Amino acid sequence: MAEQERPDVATAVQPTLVDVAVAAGVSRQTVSNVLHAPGRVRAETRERVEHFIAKLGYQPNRVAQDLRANASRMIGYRIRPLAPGALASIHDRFLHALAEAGRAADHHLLLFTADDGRAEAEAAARLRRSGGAAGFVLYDVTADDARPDALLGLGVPFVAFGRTAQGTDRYAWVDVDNPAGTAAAVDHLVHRGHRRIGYVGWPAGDTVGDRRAQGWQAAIERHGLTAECRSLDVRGEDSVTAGTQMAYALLARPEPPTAVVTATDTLAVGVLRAAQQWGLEVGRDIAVVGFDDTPTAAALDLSSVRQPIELVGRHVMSTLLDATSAVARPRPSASTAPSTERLLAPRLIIRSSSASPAPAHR
Amino acid sequence: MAEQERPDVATAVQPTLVDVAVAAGVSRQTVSNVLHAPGRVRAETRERVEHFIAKLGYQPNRVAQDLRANASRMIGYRIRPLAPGALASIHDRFLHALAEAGRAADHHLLLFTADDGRAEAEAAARLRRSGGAAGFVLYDVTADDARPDALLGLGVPFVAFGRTAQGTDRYAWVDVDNPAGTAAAVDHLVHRGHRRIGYVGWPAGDTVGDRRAQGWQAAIERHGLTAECRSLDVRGEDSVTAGTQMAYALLARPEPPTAVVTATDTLAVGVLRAAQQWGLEVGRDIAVVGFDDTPTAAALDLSSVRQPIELVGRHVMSTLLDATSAVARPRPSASTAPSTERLLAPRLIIRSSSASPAPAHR
DNA sequence: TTGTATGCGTTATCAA
DNA sequence: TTGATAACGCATACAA
Repeated sequence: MAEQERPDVATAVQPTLVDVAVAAGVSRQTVSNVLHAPGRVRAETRERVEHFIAKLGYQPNRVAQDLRANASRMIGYRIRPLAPGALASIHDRFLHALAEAGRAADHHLLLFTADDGRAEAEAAARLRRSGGAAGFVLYDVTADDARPDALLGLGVPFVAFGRTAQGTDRYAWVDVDNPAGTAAAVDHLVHRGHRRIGYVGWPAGDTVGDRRAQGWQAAIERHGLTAECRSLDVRGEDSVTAGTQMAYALLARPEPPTAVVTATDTLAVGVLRAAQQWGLEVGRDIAVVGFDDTPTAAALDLSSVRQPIELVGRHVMSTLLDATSAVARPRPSASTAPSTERLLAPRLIIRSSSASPAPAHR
Repeated sequence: MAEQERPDVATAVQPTLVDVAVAAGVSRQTVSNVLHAPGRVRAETRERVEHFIAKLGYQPNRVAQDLRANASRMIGYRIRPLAPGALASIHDRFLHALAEAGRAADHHLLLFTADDGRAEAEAAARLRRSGGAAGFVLYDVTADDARPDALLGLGVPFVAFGRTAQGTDRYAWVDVDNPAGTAAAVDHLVHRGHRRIGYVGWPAGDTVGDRRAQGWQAAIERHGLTAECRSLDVRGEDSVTAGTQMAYALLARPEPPTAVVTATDTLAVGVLRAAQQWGLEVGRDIAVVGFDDTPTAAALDLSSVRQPIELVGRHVMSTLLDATSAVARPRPSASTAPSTERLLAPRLIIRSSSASPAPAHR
């Protein structure tokens, strides 16, 4: 008998449980048992069935399984067009991390588009009601984000990456400890001998931006550098151009910073450009630390605070799977505790833009 | 009666056809008919049914529909971790374009991960056999890519973005006219008065890289600049560092180029860095044109050749939907012709890095 | 240890 | 114009 005889793929209709059953000369139930309760089946029978499962290349039909279980194994995710002006985001990494995290639990990401947060919530509710997705992941949840409340109101399961300013006890979220990131940047720079450490960030009002600014400020105070750095805090929009302009403003001060911490790599690139045009060599005359560790940072040898996105993805996914499977089949209450680790620490990646000791006091 | 009475979302079990039928006092078949063959239902009945559909917020269950139709409305897509070294790719844009394109046909993207092309093909076959996805999109198909043949052999429907060196008549693909892109860059530079136009690209062997090089070369010859530019063609890996080194090599020539066309934005960034460190002002002393129009290009005011990714996404998706739905239910042969437009023209985005006239002959 | 019966929500067929 | 029946592929409860 020909080993590993492959069915005619051209006209291949997927074999079903029944096909396997007929081939093995058993009832379809026995085949099902072989798959789900192998202990109940006599070894001999099991082997015969398994043989034909392999031979026919049988794969259980997910659609039928999901219908039967009344539970989709899809996690909905809204993919947005790239924000103009911003450099590469870390969005790619997050998406890959999520997909990878879902893999173990045999869940897949389902991508959908929506014009805004409101439409996103509505689309999610529709998708959920139609059984297309079991739950949703919200990316980049900001201070005044309306999506959590909207989904809460619609009874749609979700987990957020990021969090709103209010009501964070009402839904599940995972976030990165942003203050810790900028604080680590300051610590590093202080350790290198810097004392005038500027901050280039977003205007107040944005949660993430505010938290990053807080981290800088707290670390500055902790190191007793408040006086030196008080006036070195500038804010503007998140673009290279704005970063350049803000850096110019700082460099024009009578006592300019010898190091700059920025809220994003995009702003950091702006600072780099300003420094170059100002005649400063980055890494020697001035130190720069960005945030996000985008590919751009690596390419430009820019030190940057890296978010543990892969970890975030895993936490988000496991939290979500806990939530959705709890609905489907309530679990014993004292089960694997959902990870309470919801605030994840970033890590500073040191590159040449900040590796050298501080320049002599000018 | 309370208008728009919303069901208790907390314990909301999705209403089914039967729920609507009971509420409206008809059989479930009539409800189905209202949705799929409204003409067959008496107006009065139809309105009553529609009323309850709205009232109960009924949404047809996609899983059940798909099982019944034996056809998933999912398109599989392998998401990879970001290639190290490369700057932001245009991958985000492509993914969004695909998702958006699928929207109209009520199809969604299903993301999965795989360690390499081989694993990708296997995962796709599994997904297909299990009814999880109807077809697949292959991203970045290169010269010696094994995926098309693998999927062909497995009988898995797919459409490629990019194409192999051989056998492109055996599968459906959509590609960008890469030579046209670099040629447009050369045309633009010649028009600005440049005569020594260098090329910084990938080593031979990569389809995309070769095609971009071809476009540069052909345009150079067409403009009668072969003698001036013959030696200004350098190749290396796709990284900022390599770009910088190659640019140095060019600038060190006795007759250095006044303009440089690169195969990618990543390389262009390297060229920009080299130019700056060489003391040249980009846009004045030297012109640079990148490829891909990544966010980085926009941020750095770098001219770049933009691929019509959104269009690619639409073509890929419509081709794929044609193919898969043809399997599900063979269509009248003389239907909407599948778009034969498979080679799409890129567009040069001119920014300050190449906007100025060529510097006086040095 | 194995098999029979039932239902998940939908739609196509056909009969009333 | 409407409704009863069957079937998509699977898994569970239960019977043999």
